[in-house]
Amino acid sequence: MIETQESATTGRIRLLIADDEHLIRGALEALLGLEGDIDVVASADNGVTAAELALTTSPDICLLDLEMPQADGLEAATKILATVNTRVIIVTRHARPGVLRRALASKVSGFVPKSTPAQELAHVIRDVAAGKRYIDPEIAAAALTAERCPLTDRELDALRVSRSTTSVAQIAKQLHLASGTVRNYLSSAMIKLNAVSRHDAAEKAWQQGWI
Amino acid sequence: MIETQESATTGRIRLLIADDEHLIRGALEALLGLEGDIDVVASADNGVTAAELALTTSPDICLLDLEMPQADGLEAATKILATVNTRVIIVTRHARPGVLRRALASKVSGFVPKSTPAQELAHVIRDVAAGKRYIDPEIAAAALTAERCPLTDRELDALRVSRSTTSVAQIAKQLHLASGTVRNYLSSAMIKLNAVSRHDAAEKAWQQGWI
DNA sequence: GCGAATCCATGACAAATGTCATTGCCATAG
DNA sequence: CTATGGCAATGACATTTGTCATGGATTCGC
Repeated sequence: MIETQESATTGRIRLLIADDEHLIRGALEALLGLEGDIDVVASADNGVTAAELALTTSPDICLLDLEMPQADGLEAATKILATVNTRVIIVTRHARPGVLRRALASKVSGFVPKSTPAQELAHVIRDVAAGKRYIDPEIAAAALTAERCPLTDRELDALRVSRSTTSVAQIAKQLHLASGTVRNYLSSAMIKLNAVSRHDAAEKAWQQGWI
Repeated sequence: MIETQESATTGRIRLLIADDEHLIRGALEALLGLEGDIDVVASADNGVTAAELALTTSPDICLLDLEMPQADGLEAATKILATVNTRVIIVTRHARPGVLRRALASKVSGFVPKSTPAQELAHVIRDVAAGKRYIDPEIAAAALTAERCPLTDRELDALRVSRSTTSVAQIAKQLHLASGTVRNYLSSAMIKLNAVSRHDAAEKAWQQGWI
């Protein structure tokens, strides 16, 4: 059996924490620092510095908030896992099913919502450090029941652009399409998601993590 | 000089914490519990139970998250301050200027964003317990520079309803107005807020705390 | 009491948005 | 091979939305 990372050295778990809210980050540091077997070795308030710190400190576990400026938790996780031998746990406020899928695709080891009792988080950290994976049951269930994306590629394109653009004409220009075409894609997307407007459709698709 | 509430009894600060995210609440409890002079005597995950617990435990300070289900931090604060002799600190993720105004109107003693360093929060709690007030400088500045609401009563009505309604026709029905009239209000609101759509206008007004 | 200003309310008009029927293309199952 | 179904793409059409000019009510200063 392969030795777990931390037992090979000190038996203690070296932890990196990334969260953009100082209050929460500080509180987590203090709380987890209390646990006898966990050392908080680095802390960052955005995805980019999290990746940098992971490189210099080589923690056993990286605890990443999903919602962060510069680079979100998923981007940071991808970068970190490509460069450092560590494991990643994603913490999030709004758990969208599609995000869980993408997280698992990028080899994240844990996925917990912020509604997790604080105490349980330490358990999760230990489990993951021991080589296990942990996915919050609620989110897992939601991701499994959620039907797969019914939207076509172009519909997704149109929705994606519509999130940052006001008028159909501009979307059409960006996609190099006739405005009627774009309206059609958005319309069919709205029907499939039974949304009431294109903004609503984009919102719903985003909630599902499809765009 | 009037004695502060806590020095009259034990010299220790009795604290109530309310936040809907267990992870954060737990972490805060642990962190603040470490401070020698603070006792966490109650904790709630929504505004309603926060108000109930405040009544039964009579804490010196109530630390309330603004974003909570059932009743938000402001509603809870109003209720608590009407029934219990205590002081309230509001903690929030998104600090909208208008909310600060309403908070101060309802006699809240402290107002801090979640970006506050964890350590500083303990200071704030002590200051407030000692009878002072504390308003985060950033938010205060934003609230002071922000111009007063340029919208008329009916415009605000229309915007408020438009947040939960899809079509102008329905808004008009709820307000007992002709649909043209409603469109007019929304239109002028959009101009004043230079918004690009009625949803955008409603969003901006909400950001400012005007609705 | 009389403008001036502001708000409330409305309908006519123009522009945007969403719906629909249609066409061509491509894959693939029979 | 061909035909059936899904997707990309388009323009015509109806509906919805936002803009504008207008009129009446109310409040304020003078």
